[in-house]
Amino acid sequence: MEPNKNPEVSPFTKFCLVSLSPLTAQRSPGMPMDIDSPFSMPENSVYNNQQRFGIFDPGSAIQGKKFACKCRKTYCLKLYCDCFANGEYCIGCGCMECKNIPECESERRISITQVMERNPEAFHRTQPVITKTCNCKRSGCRKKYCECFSSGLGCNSSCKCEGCLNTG
DNA sequence: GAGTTTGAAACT
DNA sequence: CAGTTTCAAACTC
Repeated sequence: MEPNKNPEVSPFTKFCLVSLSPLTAQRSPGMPMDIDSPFSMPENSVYNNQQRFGIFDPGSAIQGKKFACKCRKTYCLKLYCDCFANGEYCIGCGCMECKNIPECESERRISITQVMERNPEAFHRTQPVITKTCNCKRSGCRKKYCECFSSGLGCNSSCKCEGCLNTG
């Protein structure tokens, strides 16, 4: 039994905390932020993402980034935020008071830890997602509200959807 | 563009 | 664990 200074955070969680930080993962821990980086505000600062990156333009703002959120209340630190849920920082998003940014890394890591305590699979980064499950009731699983449908997947036996039309 | 609907995530 | 609330995206008008 190895000595564990922080029994509430598993090695896997620690691994994810690092691997889910796209920029910090490429630095040594504690290494100061690049002065020329666009992320050079003091940690814990709160700001409107649009103020830094300009007006949100979903068509062109995101370069090399799959997601662009518009979160308003969650500081982009909940799984409601697509960027956060996919282990991405918010860059060029239309979100407000975003904390899913390197200078709020400490808060971000706390949130990641909380999410993973709730669901260790939340950040499924180590393996591709082949199946999803949904609980749709009204959409017939034929609209993007349905996670299966929106991922281009058919519903499966694990789904608890009602009136499913997304069978294959 | 504003308002509504939807279902996941979060909370109790 | 079940029911409820909150949330942001999808959708409709």
